[in-house]
Amino acid sequence: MPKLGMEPIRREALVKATIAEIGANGTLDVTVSQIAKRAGMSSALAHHYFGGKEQILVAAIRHTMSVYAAEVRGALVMARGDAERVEAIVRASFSPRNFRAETVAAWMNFYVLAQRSEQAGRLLGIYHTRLRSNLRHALRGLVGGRSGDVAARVAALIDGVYLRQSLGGGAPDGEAAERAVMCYVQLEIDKGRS
Amino acid sequence: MPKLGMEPIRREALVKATIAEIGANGTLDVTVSQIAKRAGMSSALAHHYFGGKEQILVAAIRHTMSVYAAEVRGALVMARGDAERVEAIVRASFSPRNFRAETVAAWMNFYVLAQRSEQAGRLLGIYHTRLRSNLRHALRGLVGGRSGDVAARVAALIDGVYLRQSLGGGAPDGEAAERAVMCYVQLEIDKGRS
DNA sequence: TTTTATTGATTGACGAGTCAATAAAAACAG
DNA sequence: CTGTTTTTATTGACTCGTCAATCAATAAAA
Repeated sequence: MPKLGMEPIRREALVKATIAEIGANGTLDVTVSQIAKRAGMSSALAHHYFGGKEQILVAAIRHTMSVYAAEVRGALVMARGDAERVEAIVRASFSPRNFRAETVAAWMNFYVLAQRSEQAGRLLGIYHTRLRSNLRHALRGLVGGRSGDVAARVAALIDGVYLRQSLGGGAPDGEAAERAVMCYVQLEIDKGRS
Repeated sequence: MPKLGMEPIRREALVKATIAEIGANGTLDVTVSQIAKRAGMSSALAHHYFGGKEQILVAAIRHTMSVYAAEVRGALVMARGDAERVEAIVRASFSPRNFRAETVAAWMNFYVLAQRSEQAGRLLGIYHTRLRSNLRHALRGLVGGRSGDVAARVAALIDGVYLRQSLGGGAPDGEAAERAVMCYVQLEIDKGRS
């Protein structure tokens, strides 16, 4: 009973199932069958639509990143002034949708995948560049010439908090994480003033 | 031609080969055969001495951590005063021996392993606790009651720098990394003074 | 009848762990 | 000291399971 136009639906289901499965198992060693089962189809169909396992994983990274990017954009349009822009970027990183045990676990695994997959590395690289560029831009008015360095450190701090969260096991506390990072940002801003 | 007392030699060779292999391949998906081959023996012997793959991996984590811990201790005994103690801890994290592409890659993979292996998780947890405790102790005299929070942030920043290094691909610059982290520490210290 | 959707069955490769066999050192017996 | 036994070191060959990828077959739209 083939209903037409299934392709986009199946693809989306597979991508979501992939993230869920990686998050649940805490590893990239998820089989195509597991993913397909979670998405409610046969593994053969997954191969049919994606061609291979790596392409499914890459699609999952792309999806995770695009969700994050959308959140950042959304928060940025609401921001008035540079300080709020920085806060918007940081907040997006720790929003309930992104800063969630499952997503954090998947994210860490993507970093590992990036070490051997050309495509995954490129994608993560784009995320890094964009995050730093966004931060640097917003920080320029607040810390002046140090904006590049500060942006790098803030970005590293955000990633570090993710890393620590992935270990902690406990339920993620996005607000606390956001506060910690913003606390550091404030320090840098104050330094410029004094 | 069995020379006696091979066990410790073989174990050490296997542990080192494991780290090298993980670093070279950028993944935990290294076969016991690969590791054994790099260590110059058969895979059967690796199983003989370690019992299983996970135990080899755990031993590799333990080794990496003990090298790091030794470095921290060494730097700490030389330190005069709290400020130097903090610097010693940070410097140890980015010393040439630890902050090296191969080791960084292995470290990232250990974090991922920790998500599914009971033992690996416990070991990484110990590293976390110790790092924070060391930092907190040294920071107490410098930032007073905020030492707990500051220690957490410094620790996260260190991990974040590692994470970013693992992606960057380029040769690690330990001095720059150390400077970046110490720069933040200085900010926190100054805050207390003003 | 061509295209799209879908799967069960199969293939082929690979890898963890086991085992039996070989060899040399050490321990022990007389 | 010799001869035998035990212990330690070591590996090639093998088993068993898993998994990515393929294929042939089925069925419903167009």
